[in-house]
Amino acid sequence: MNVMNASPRRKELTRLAAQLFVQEGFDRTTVRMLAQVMGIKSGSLFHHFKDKQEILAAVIEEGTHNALIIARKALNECAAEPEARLRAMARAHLETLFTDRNAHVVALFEWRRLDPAARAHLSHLRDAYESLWVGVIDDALQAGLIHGDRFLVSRFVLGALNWTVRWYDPSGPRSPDDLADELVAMIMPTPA
Amino acid sequence: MNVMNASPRRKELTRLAAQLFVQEGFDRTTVRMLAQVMGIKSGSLFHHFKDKQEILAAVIEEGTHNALIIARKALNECAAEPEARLRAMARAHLETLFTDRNAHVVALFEWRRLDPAARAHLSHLRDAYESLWVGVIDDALQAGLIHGDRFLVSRFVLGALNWTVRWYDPSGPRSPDDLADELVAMIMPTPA
DNA sequence: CATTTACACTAGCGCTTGCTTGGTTACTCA
DNA sequence: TGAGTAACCAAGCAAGCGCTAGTGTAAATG
Repeated sequence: MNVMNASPRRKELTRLAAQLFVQEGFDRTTVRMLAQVMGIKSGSLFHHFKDKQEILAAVIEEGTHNALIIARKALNECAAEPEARLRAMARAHLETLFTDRNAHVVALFEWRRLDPAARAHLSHLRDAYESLWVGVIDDALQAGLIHGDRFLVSRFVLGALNWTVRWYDPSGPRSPDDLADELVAMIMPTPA
Repeated sequence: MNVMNASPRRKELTRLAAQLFVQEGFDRTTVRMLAQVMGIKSGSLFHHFKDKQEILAAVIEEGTHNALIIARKALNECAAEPEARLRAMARAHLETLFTDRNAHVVALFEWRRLDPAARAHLSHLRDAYESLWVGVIDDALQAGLIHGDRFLVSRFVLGALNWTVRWYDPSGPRSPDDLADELVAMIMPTPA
């Protein structure tokens, strides 16, 4: 939480901004639209955020920060076996992806709109998260649970999971946990 | 090829537009920037395209059209076994993804910028392509080659493949075909 | 030779954009 | 009670936006 002034008011405004960024895309979202959903006038927006860029950075920081917390908690609470850890990580990923959906969609698809300074700062957060994944994948490979190149496997798995935001509806009959389990089953040689 | 006047000149302009759309994003790409990389003035652009929207539609149509051709050819030429067909489809997907990379990145990440009319037209093309995938996945499931829900498996596989545009560098040591084989191996229970 | 067609140009209209300015209101706390 | 501060507003600027209008020109066509 470097760039971030995490007052409750600002957090709420950030949440509203995330929703609008998802709906319209960052570039098409005007400061006037943002102000309107926030219930203020466009000029007042710049009391809370230095500029439009800073709103984007706040949205992404919030989402990634939460993802890290959830993933660490999941890994701490689950069993030590590689399979349990892999399953826990996949479940945690989908959990954060769909509880902070707006923030994560923005992080995934509007990342390139960040200016270099914000990108450098947020890269660290993202790298910390991805290194959790790499550790879990490495353990699963070493235990013979899955096979393949460690780099490729983690990219494929993360790709499959991240892509779910494009098609999956969590209010449907299938829970995020089901989804995670199905993916783990798919990449594990005939478990049961 | 409904909306499209496929003169060579227009094709070349479409290719240049795709590159710029990837570099800057559709919304941040101005007609003046487009005109500049095309070597003309912004007014002249509207002799070739009705408006900016039509350029986006042309880019996506071109890419999806090529994807269909490549995939159909690959399926016609490969062996009849489900495993060969699965591998061929994955390879074809990555082949088109990285030979028409710009067009596909635009199709994947700027789809929502299409107006409803263009979206309806292009949806048919995309559905035709995806139905090829569904057929191949169904065969692989029926042959016991892979396991899981047909809908989920195809979504996961397509997600993993599409996400490669975010990290994979085809000029590196690993060929797209290698990549496709690794993914197929990952989802198949210990083949060799 | 006259006409059409394809392609490019200049100039600029009407509008929206992110952001600034200068000032007001409401609340907190010594 | 009065100083300080957080939150807001109305008004508007300078720049940039997509797109249009009207014109020039060289090659193809009758």
